[in-house]
Amino acid sequence: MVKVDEALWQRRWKEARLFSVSDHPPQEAKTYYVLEMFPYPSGRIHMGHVRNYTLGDVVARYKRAQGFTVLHPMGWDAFGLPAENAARDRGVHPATWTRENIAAMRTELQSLGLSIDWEREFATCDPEYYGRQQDLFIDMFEHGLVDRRESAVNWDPVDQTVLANEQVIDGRGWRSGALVEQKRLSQWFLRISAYAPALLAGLNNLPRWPERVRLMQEAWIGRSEGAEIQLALDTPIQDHRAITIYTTRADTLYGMSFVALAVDHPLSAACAISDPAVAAFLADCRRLGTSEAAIGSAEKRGIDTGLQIRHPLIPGRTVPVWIANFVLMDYGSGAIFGCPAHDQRDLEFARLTDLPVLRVVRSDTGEDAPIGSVAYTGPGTMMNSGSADGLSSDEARARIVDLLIEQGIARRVVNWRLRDWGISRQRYWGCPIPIIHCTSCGAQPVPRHDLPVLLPDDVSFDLPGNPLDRHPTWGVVPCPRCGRTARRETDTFDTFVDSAWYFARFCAPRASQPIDREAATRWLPVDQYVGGIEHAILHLLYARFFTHALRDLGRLDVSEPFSGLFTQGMVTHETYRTGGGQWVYPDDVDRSPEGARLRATGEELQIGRVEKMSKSKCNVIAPSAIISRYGADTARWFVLSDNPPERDMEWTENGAHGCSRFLQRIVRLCEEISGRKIDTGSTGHECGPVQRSLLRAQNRTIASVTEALEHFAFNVAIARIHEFVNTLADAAQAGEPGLNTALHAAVNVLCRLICPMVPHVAEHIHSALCPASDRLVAEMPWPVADASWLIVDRVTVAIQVMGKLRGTIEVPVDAPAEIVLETALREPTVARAVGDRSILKKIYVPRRVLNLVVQE
RNA sequence: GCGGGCGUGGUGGAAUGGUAGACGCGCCGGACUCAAAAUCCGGUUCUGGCAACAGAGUGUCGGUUCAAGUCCGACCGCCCGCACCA
Repeated sequence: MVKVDEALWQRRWKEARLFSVSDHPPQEAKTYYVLEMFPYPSGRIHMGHVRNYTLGDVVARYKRAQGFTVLHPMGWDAFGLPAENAARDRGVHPATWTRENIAAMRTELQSLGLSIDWEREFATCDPEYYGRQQDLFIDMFEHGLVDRRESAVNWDPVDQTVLANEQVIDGRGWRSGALVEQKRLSQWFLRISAYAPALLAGLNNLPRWPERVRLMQEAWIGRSEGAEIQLALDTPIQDHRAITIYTTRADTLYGMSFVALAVDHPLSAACAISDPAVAAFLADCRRLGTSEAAIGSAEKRGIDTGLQIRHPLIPGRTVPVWIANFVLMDYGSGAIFGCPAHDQRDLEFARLTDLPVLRVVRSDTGEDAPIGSVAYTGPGTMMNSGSADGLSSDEARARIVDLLIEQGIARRVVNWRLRDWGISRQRYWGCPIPIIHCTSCGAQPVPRHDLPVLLPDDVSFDLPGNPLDRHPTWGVVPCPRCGRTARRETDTFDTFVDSAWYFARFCAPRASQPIDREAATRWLPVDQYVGGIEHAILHLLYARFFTHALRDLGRLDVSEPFSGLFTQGMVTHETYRTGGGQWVYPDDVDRSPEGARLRATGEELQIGRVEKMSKSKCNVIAPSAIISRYGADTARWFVLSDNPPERDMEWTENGAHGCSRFLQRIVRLCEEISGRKIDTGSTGHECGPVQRSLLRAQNRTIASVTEALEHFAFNVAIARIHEFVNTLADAAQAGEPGLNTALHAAVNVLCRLICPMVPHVAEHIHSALCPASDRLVAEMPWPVADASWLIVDRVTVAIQVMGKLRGTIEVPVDAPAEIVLETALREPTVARAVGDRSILKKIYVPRRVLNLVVQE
């Protein structure tokens, strides 16, 4: 086995500072910014990292070979809960734990041979970073983008912290998996909702994003056009004279059979004062809370308040007001009107409570029967709707809203589903929120000359909750305005804030300002961002928001952070269990086509589903083990070659082994060729057939690999390289004058083509080919195909009879149709298929196919 | 329920509407070896046939076309996202 000295080449690249770029590249340089989502420093890299960073590295190396000045940085998303858990469980300080993990992971990442500018590295827990984040926050504070308010929050009882809506998945905390509870707390918010229109519109400027990510964000932002209508109460209660409802279906107003209030609606509370049954109902709903409601399909429940509103279009008609558990307080106005015939939810509620169901829209197919158990939600023609009868539902919607506007009881509004971003976390290991609370002056931002607000080191984790709260002195500071004793904010930022602007900091990581505007303008937006689909909403939306906001604050000149986005699939592996149900690591398994056995005991194992690699199922393969056994290039080659990168890939021992074998084969073949003498002085002879076909293959490969890399089709690029190596190996068997020169040239091209994928192997074979050269493949230009070798003189044409393949013939490329037909008919299988039937039609697609249509 | 995506050999997958299964993995056979590993050569969609060849074949059914894995319609299955958003 040939050993490629990967560390040697990594050293050479580093010494040559090949991957270092300036914050301010010269004007004439073509720049390209490649970024992969930076990792959380858990201590070890996993296969997902290998895939992620290899994909990005291929792009970075490819673009560099094409003459771009490539920015390809790396850093650490270093704040977060696991560090505190380690502190609590093992008594290590979060900072120590994090620094040690970073050091270990950096070593592992560097062993992959990534073309990263390590001089730009930073961690979000560096005061140089988070202090500048505080600076940006104060900018936002001063521009009204920060808000403090008491709100019902999602409380994670395990992590003892507040979660954003986005961080609650199926009613559970995204990290702990614990059922989320409702709590009321004073929280800091970033007003992302103010940017809802811009964030929605901006999606149209992101053609190089996956369609589905844009759709997910669009749905999350959730624009809705409708109307707010004031419905007058028949009898005012306390100060309430009317109920404001929000609707997108004003056309169905004639079918209204109830109004429903959210449990938390102020009017609900007003009713509860005089009505014990309502009070009990409200208490009941609150007790269930969202936690339980979110788990499954909570039953629809409601209670009649006894209140009535006057129908705005039908004089004398009143409609009952209910309180219902399915009405959301924080969307629209917290109250709705119900038209059961044309809304499924309203229908279910009406059936439950025996409220009337009146059809007011006839479907376009003329259906006007009474509604059963399925509401009709489509468009149609109005019926049972007074003066609106006969109008289309679209016309009626506009007409009715106009009418109500004239009456002064309605206005058109646009509603958004996107809520403000709650960023307060009751944790220690995060960026302190730079605010001072003064009993007389209120919440004051920390003066900029006092930044950064550093985390204190002397904290303890032996009690639950936030250690910053318990610190004896850290929180005590003078009020920046009046000088009296005040208290620091002890909450820290959600760590998604840290990752919302790191890509901008990378442009000039040592700048005194948070963002060097000139450098950022030069490099941003990121040309190619690579990461997991799991960040489709959270991280990517926050980063977009920050970029829009920072532009408005004069910190940036771009609106969108990432012009190209690629979302890679997961790395999966088979799972194994013992008869007792214990998960077993693949390392401890002997796997054969017959089945799997525990290596230590020979016990037969159950082979489970192929699942995402995870420690809990033990189906993980440590990249370090693969690298030390086969080398980084084998790992890189495998994650690229297995399948298209956007899909989930399955890691298999066989696959990795096969990749290693192929790389070995390349090395052996190229070393053998390199050892041959170049035939000097015999240049006069004609280029033989072997050389010609080699040259054709070589140039075709350059063209097809280039094309594949442009489209992220790395598996196809690798298939083309396989084909080329097969051709090269065949050619090396032949004997022909001048062949060795051609073989050498082919190896030279090969090492440049594989360099983005397997850079160490590329350098190794190049150094064997040109031992005297001190040039590195990593700094060599991308090969360009010689167009003259892409031209073929003869082509294989498929011959079809009645669309069925009957044979293939070889003809000159420019052969006229008649010649092709003649040649085709001389082919026995074609002649037999045609028989004595006459040819009605001939379709000749030059260079590809001839289809003969014959009489039946 | 709504939105999006995907169904191709034993397997991962390839294929601007123009020779389906490139390339790899696995498997089978052979060479080398005392043997194993490594390496090399050959075969490998299914059915029939010694073969030449013929028939079938890209989830199912239908359509457009000289020609459909690819385009259109309906259905089945799987995956992902969202979901009382009024």
